[in-house]
Amino acid sequence: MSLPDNRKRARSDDEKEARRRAILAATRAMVATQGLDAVTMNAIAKEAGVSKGTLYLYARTKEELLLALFVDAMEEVVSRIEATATPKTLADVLVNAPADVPLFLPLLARLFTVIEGNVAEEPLFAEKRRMRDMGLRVAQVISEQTGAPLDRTREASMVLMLSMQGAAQFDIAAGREPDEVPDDLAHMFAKEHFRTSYGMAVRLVLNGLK
Amino acid sequence: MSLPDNRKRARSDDEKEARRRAILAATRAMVATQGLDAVTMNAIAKEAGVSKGTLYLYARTKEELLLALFVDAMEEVVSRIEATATPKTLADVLVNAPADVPLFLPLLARLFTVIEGNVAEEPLFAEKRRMRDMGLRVAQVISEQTGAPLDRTREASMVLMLSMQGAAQFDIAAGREPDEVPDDLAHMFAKEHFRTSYGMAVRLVLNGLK
DNA sequence: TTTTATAACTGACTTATGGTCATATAAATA
DNA sequence: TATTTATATGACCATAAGTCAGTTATAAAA
Repeated sequence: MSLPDNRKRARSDDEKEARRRAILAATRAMVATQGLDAVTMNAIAKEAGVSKGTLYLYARTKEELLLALFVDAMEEVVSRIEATATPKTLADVLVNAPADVPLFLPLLARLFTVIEGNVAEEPLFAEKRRMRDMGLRVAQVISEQTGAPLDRTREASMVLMLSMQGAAQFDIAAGREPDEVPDDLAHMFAKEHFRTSYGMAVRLVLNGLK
Repeated sequence: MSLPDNRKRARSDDEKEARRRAILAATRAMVATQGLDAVTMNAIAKEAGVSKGTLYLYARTKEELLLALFVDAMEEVVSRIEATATPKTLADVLVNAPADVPLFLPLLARLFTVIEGNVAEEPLFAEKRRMRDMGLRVAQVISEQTGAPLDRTREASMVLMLSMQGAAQFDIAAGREPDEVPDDLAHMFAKEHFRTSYGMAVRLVLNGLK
């Protein structure tokens, strides 16, 4: 994952890529343990075993690291959907994959408002293309498993992304867990909000394809 | 809106409420002109004609001000829906009200990830109750205009809130307007994203009530 | 092998901003 | 008018993102 012990600097492209991966791995670990909002560049640098300045050789902003992390997580989500979907399990797979891949939901929830707003155009556009392509792959899976034509499942895939965004937001609220939620508000902070609400959207959309 | 000229301090409850409203008005003006992310407490204090310390006598955090602003905007959205919905216009009204009320969408997009995370429990719970009640009022309107029973329109209202959240996120991306969006990505940064995508959700949900 | 050139790396520093608190004072009350 | 109270102030603090002049590992040249 990181550089060989006898080397302190990444000179070749391979070594640079290795260092980049090490930095992303450190970021991922920090986000997983501390939560997205608590992660600082100083902490990431320490965890990755490099100086803060080095981080900025591999990413222009903190959010560029988070965006890379999100795209990786989304890749994992889409791969799982492709690998496990069958006509019978499609709905479940569409709900479970995003809910189960670590960090996917919290990163998705902050994608537009926090992350993308602080990423330079060049990496932003590159990652947006990857996202668009992954959306298409999901449309492809839905088409294959339901028999619906691709132009209709592309629309379905878009609506699903919309609902997923909303459901990810509600999931954040659920994760807050304030010390003393009044009974009459308990349902607004309930756990598993994502599966419940996104599950409704998935069934609605898949039904519409019939 | 603010205190009488011959008074420099708010002592009575009425005067305190007037000062609070003045601070909120200043905040609203700053957000409207500069955008949510550019607004600072120093700037709000200057605009409101008070010192920064005074802001913290009326709100515990910056986000508490933003939350109050959001609830006000939501109140305006719901009032418009109640005032103008008819069986024929219901779908349009549901889409236009949130799109037309200033600041509603950008505040909604940041509600869970940015705003609520930095608001003390006491004001958070109070505002959550107001939100819940407004959701019920929307369910009531939908029930009256479609004839569907209230328990079904309550569910519909929840799904709509979910989609609205997602659509508000996409609208943020649309507002970015980077200097040079490549042609193949133009649709991901297109304007009016909210009306388009949320409109689809509204029609889907209202159809499901028939 | 030694010298030179290159660019990866460092971390103290700068800047920006949310939030605090000792002090001053407006205004109600005695 | 004198006293009390609590509103208002703004210099100050803490934190964290991002910068850059200087250092040095490593490759290439001599």
